[in-house]
Amino acid sequence: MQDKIIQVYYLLENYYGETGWWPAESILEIIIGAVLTQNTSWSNVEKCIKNLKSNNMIDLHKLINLDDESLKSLIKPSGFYNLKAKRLKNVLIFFDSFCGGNFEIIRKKSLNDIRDNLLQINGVGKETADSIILYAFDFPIFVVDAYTKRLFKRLGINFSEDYDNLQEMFHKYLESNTYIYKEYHALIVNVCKDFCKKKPNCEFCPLKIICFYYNSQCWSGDRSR
DNA sequence: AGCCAGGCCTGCC
DNA sequence: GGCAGGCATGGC
Repeated sequence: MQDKIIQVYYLLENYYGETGWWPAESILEIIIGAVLTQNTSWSNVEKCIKNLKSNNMIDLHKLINLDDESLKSLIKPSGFYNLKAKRLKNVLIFFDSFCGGNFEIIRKKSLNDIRDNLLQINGVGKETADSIILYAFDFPIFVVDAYTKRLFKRLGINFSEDYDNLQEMFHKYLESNTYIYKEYHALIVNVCKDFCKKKPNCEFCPLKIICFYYNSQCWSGDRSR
């Protein structure tokens, strides 16, 4: 089990190289992106980020004070905009009260303190919380998502699809290292996206290489199990 | 045309 | 405590 987790990482790393994730220019942008990308393709989120930037709205207090209708129109391309406007404000208001908008203060707190607080926000689940903690604040916590579950299920090496169990598996078998956690999650997203694009008969699909190595069924790009 | 995307909450059971 | 159903846009 441990060998496989590590070998998959090195296979992907060798194929893709360094990803440099998360794609963003600031901590606040990462936080915004983490909320907007919930069940949404990143290309749609990019349009929103662009909207926000062109309106000079990547700013904690400006966003908090922005009226709901304006916020909704700016984040419309990401879908679920009524929900997400509310969720985004919940998150931003939390950070304003938690650190007064000074994100450096967050880095001095404990991972568990931040996580417990984030998970209490309506609109923040485990993946969103962990994405923010890992990518915005550089704490070592592994982010599990739909791709992670699907890939490792296909590779036949996850013992449970439960978020906590899967996360524990990575924590147990990888060294606790922010860089590796960031890159591994990004690599998983990359390989899953690539495979879906190139399905089903790309001979050089890296996922097929992985499937070959692990003698697992190759997945047909759907969400079947 | 229809399925899917880097979830999460609510309301039933 | 598990699980549909709802949320909504844009790309292929």
